[in-house]
Amino acid sequence: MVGQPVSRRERYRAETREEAKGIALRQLAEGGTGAVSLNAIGKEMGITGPALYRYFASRDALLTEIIIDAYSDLAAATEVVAARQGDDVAPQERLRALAEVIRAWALTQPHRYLLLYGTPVPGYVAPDDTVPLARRVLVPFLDALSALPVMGAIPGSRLAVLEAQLATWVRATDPHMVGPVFRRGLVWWTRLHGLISLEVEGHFASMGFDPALLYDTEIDALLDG
Amino acid sequence: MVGQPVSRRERYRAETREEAKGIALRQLAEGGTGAVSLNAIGKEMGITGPALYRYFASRDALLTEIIIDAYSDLAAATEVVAARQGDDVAPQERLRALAEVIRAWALTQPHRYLLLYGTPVPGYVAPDDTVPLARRVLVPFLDALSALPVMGAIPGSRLAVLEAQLATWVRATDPHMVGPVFRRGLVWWTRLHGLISLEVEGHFASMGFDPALLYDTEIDALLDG
DNA sequence: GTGCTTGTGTTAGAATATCTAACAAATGGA
DNA sequence: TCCATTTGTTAGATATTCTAACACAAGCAC
Repeated sequence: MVGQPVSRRERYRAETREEAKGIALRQLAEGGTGAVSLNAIGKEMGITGPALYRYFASRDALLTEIIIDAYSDLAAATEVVAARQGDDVAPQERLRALAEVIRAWALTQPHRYLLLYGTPVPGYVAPDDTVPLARRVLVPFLDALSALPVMGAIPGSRLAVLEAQLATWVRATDPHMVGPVFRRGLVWWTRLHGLISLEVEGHFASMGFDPALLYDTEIDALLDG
Repeated sequence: MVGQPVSRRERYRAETREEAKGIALRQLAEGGTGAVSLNAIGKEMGITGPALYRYFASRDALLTEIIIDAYSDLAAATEVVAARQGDDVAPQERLRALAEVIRAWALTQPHRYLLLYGTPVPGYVAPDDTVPLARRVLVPFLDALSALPVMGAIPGSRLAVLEAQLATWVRATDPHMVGPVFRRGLVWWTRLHGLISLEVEGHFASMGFDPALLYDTEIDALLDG
């Protein structure tokens, strides 16, 4: 975590960058990505607009940085939970805790969740760069899933084919990982994302049910399957 | 479908509106919502920017209209499938066909899908207005699910509570609908959306598996559960 | 046909945005 | 002390949305 010996200048620079990102985050929360404006940030910080271009190459660069920060923040949240729940805790409980922490994270900062998993705005982080970032969030899930008993797919079935596809790719990136586990990780990801995404976007609004309850029933289903 | 006797003027007006919306759709596909510009549309149509304000109250109004069109287009797609698959077709097959048509629709026009189910951009359609629109897409699913044997939830279980919550709300909007069916509709919605959303946003890129296969296995799981 | 109302387009302009270029000033090390 | 680097400034090109004021044309009543 400790970097190079930072000069006074570098410290000030880092501070200004952080302050700018903080304001940008607030703008994002208030009006979406479209509301993030280098000019307005500068004005709020007491400097002119173009001055900020010394700190961020462009508006897109700023947004890209915010996205990467969000990824690493979410990943850190899952890792904290994973660390707290040691190996003695049943994998089912670990998975449930992980799922809950992701939803909680998303609900407290919806705009940030949508920055990661909502509509990708052209010009920001290249899709290829997001895969490793997204993977980091998934890793604690995969660890817990590894501790679960694996039931083999029927040879020749759709599941088996899919797991074979995943196995070949997965072996290249992580030798310990196996197809079936990764497949289940994918399923967890897509199902939880579907729930969180629709809730955060307000699609459940005024439908008179408790999204947390739906979420929990789906976790149940994931653990049963 | 036939409206009032349209005057020559109204016809021209409708045509220009359609032309503008068509260009907006193309801009959307090319660069996301941010790339939709009344000025640019006007230029392309051979008129000045402000002239378009005779046809659309604002940029937001144009986008709102595009969103509503997309909803009704997607709903129409599901309704066509539902109509084609008569009551003699097994509900399982109808559900599968419905699921496939939604994914196909989303893949051929990702930007439009994300307009409906991606990050909501502030200023556009109010969340309350989207609920009935989204519901219309769901209705064919609910119809098919109704034809499926209902297995009761264990009294007092999470599922039972959730279904009770849904029943009260659902009774008000559609007397024929019951809690368990609607609950299953919700599950279908969230799971399919999670899959489609991540695929369309490119999160599966370079992961070396066939998204269609994953999609089909999840349909299998939905039909089994 | 004459003339009025309505609709449709124009230009001009205010406000805001990104981003570049040229210049000024402050900071920090040799 | 001097010089290079960093950080800030203003000015400007170009784009956006949207309003206001004005010109023209199309449609309808008489």
